[in-house]
Amino acid sequence: MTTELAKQYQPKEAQARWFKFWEDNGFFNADPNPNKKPHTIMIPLPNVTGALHMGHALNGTLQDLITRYRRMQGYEALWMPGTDHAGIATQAVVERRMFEEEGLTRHDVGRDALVRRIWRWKDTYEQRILNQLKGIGASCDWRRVRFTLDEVCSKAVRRTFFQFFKDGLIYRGKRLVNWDTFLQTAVADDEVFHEEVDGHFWTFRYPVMNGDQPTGEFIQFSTTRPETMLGDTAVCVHPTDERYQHLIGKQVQIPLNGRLIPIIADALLAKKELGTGCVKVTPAHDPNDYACGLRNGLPMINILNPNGSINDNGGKYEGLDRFDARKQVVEDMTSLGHFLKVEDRKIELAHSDRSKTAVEPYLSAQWFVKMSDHESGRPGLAQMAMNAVTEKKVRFFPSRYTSTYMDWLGEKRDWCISRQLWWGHRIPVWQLTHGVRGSDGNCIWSEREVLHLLTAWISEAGISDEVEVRSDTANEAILICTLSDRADQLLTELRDTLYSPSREGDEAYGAKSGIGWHLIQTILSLEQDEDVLDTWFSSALWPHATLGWPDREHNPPMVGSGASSSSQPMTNDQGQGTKNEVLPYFYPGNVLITSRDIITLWVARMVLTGLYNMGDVPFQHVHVHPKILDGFGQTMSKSKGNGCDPVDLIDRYGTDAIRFTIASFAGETQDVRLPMAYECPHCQTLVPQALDDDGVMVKPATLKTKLRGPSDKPRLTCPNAKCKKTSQFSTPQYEPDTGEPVAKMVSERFEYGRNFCNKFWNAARFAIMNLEGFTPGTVTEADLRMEDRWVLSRLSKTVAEVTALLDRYQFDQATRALRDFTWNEFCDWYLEMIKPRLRSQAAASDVGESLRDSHSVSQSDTATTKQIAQRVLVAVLDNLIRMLQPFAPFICEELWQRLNEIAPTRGLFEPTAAAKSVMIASWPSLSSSLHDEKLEARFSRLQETVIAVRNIRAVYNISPVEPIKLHLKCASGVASEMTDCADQFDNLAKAVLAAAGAEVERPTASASFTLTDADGYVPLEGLIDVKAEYERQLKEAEKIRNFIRGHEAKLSNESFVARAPEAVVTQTKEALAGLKKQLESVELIITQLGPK
RNA sequence: GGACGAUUAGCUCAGUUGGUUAGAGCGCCACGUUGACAUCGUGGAGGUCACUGGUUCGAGUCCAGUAUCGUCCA
Repeated sequence: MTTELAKQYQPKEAQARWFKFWEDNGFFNADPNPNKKPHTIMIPLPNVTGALHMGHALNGTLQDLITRYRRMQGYEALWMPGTDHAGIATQAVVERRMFEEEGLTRHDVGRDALVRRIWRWKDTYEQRILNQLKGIGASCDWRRVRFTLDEVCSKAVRRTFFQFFKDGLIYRGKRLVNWDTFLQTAVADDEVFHEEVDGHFWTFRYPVMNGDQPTGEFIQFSTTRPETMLGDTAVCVHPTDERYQHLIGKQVQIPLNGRLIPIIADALLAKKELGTGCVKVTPAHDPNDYACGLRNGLPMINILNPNGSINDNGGKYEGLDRFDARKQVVEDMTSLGHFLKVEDRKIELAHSDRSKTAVEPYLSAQWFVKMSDHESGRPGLAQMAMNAVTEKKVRFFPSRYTSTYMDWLGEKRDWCISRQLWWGHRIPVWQLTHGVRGSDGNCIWSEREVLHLLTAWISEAGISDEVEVRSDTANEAILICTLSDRADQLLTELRDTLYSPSREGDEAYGAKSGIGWHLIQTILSLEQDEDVLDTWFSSALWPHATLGWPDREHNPPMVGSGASSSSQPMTNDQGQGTKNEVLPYFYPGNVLITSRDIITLWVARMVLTGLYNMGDVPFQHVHVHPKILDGFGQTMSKSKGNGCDPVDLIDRYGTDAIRFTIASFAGETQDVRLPMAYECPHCQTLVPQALDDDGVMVKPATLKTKLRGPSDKPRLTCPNAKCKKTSQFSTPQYEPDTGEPVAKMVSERFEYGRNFCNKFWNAARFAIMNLEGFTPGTVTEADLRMEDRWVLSRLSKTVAEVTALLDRYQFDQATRALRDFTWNEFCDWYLEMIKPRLRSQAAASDVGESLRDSHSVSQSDTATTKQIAQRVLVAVLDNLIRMLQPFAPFICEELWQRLNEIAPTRGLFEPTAAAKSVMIASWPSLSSSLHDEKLEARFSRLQETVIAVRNIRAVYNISPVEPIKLHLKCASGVASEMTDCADQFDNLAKAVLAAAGAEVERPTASASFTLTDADGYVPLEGLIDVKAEYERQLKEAEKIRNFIRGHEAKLSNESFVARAPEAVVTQTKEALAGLKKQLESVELIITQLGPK
């Protein structure tokens, strides 16, 4: 006998116990196994920047769900865990913290020290993230955990870059970036936010020139950034603007520096109706101007230093900060007589999310990967990735996301892969740039000479396979791409052995070494590029890099938890053997589960590199799940104060509840709203969220004051009259004081999952409590009662439905099907119906008390019917636990183990020993022969009858314990079926079926109900309120008449009868006939009740 | 500016290829606690399916337009 289960499911204990059990038993591990088919899911790697949020919880839950489902289906299921170094985001967080706490910038500490600090941050957050994932029950192969900057991933990055370089897919070009002058780095578009600031709108004029002579005409223009005049290379008008036709092609002079620039016509940049219709063009400092500059072949003059001060292109303004330069320029233009007017204006300005300072558009050298097709017409990287989708090698679920992917790739825009950061994969390219310049400013080295020298040296060093040399004529440079640290090391040595300060200018040395001094100087300029690669470059390789690519000789090393103790029976150990078995077994993966905002940045790039490196797509399916918004329809984010830590939710509701609820969100829609609330730390009362005055930030609804800066720490007051205590609450505005209780952010919606788990727990608890004396044994068709056959029919349909839904990633519908079956069928009807049978042995001495005499059975038979009930109950419960396991693994394991204690061998038709863990049990699969439509229809009639009787009880306020009688007027066939389950009327509605048949008459003083094929009467002598019953029946009749009218209108419509499908017409006719019959019954009752 | 999506009960959401009376959970109302579960049970109330047109015998569902909101891309 098992120990009795608690009345309520206690998630915390189960979570701790069973996760360890699974991990200790190696159930999470996946290794190449020739006897099983592989199933691979690669985690969309979370950033080590910060902790996981709701979106991750949703994403992780779905991946785990599918992994657990496939594992049960017999796949060798790998869910690969890991994290992303997230270049700028992580570096910025560490830099900011360093500045706030120590007043140090990265330039103070230097590259190596900063990178060391970021590694420490990474170690902390990686651990926290992995623990959060484990907290939601993630069944990843934790031994295989990878990090995009670890050795394995780094090798893949270098190999890919090297190959791209060799294939001529990598080039260097200029590009306008968002420049953060504070952090002195480019920031990506998604790291920029726009904010309105107070600014000015100046209007100036440039004199039109004929050669160096002013014509006396002027062109007026307006600007919010006067200092950019220093970088103007044209002024632009609309080609059809009549005011300026005669000026197009002429020149104006910038009075500040005397430069002559052309007046050009460009329909895309100039708008006739705006202001003067003329705009100045600063291609190096404005995105629109940049595009215009490209279209019109304008020079691009960069006027800024990386720190935001004016550079030597600014002439006399050099060295001034850009804002000081702005003042000076306005002053000078005024004194030169070219200032016209100024007005105050709100200006939408881009700010860096990292430093919160205004970003400057800034032209800088960047590295790109070519996406376009080859000149021969052979598909390029983008086209290859598009073909994979058109050829259906990759499919999106829901399919509408296909167009997001195709549209973006279709532009075939080259991929800018360089970032001006220190945290990341350093670009493995060395350059020879600063050769000796002659008086004409040109390099005096000969490209041929240098190439010759390098090639000879590389071949001598034996690293020809690891180094690729190419000249970059556009940038007057020679590029050397390296594949390995060894090659980097040797290049450094080459440079350093050539150079010695004592030999500076030593022509003799040059002569002796056979190399001209100018050449030596060139070699001395050899330097590795300072930049690092875009984070997405390494994430793009994730699906094959994590499996060890490009190493085909060894399995990827396992460094995560459990790696040392686990055995790998099927594969060679890391670092030994001669074959990487992991890569070909698990690649390509099956499905990628992700959110829609990275379809372009990440999904497309994984496909592209997968095809390039592996010759195959990285996954066959891409499931795009919804995005979780707050209760106001806003994206959740730390800065708005509406994000929450899944761990807080797990603490309150339990992991299974969170998972089940989250899965119930995940359908085919784009967004789900999740209203959040603050939980009073003293009494657990929930305080809903409200929007703050700005309509963006959220705060407790009970807090009247507006949120202010970090110095202000408002407290919320608990609205619960018995509590009334105050507390600080989760907010991005301030760090809570130490020891201060904090109102955490939670959401009531998770009660859905918690309540479901509790219901399921109690159903299982009830079953286990009633399994005393359970013996496994075969059950035959003949042994089964109506309710047994019904529950098996429903169960088998539910299994088929849930299986089909999971195959299509329709998690929401799957949870609904499971909940409906568990709660509304298994609990509400089946368990209720078998209670008499389960109790029957205990009541053997007084058989007949709970069952009506006509249906009582002998004592020996009773033991058998109880056993049958137990076996069916165990079988249904067993299937249900298995089916729910992927959704709610902890409660299922707990129940599975309890069930194993009392019924270790079970199964309806072929009892077998239960698996050691439900996690590795087989996914339910039931014969479709268990489906029984007729029986289900018969059962529905029973349900309707019971509900009608209960309704009468409720209407007349009759206590549930008071027995009542039931008379059913119906055809004889129906009557006999009703009689067969008469004991259930007693059991479920405390109603004794007193009469059933065609001849039954309505007893006087009874309440009545009508069904489609039966009328029911409940005699209520002394209880019935005739007038109320009369009113009730009138209402019922009116309802039926309405339906009849609707049907009749349809059938009297000739077009309907003529054009609608026959089945629909027949159906309508039958329904009408049924309704009419029902109305007749009701009208008869009304006549009997009505005033005589 | 382009693309995708949303608008159904007080709230959060389902609603298959158009076809009987539009559903669920929470909340609300009434009743109920020795018998698995009050994180529960039984019964009930609650909807002009955003709006305007159109297609159709028939529209929550298809088409066009309008409004509001959201996301991605430029």
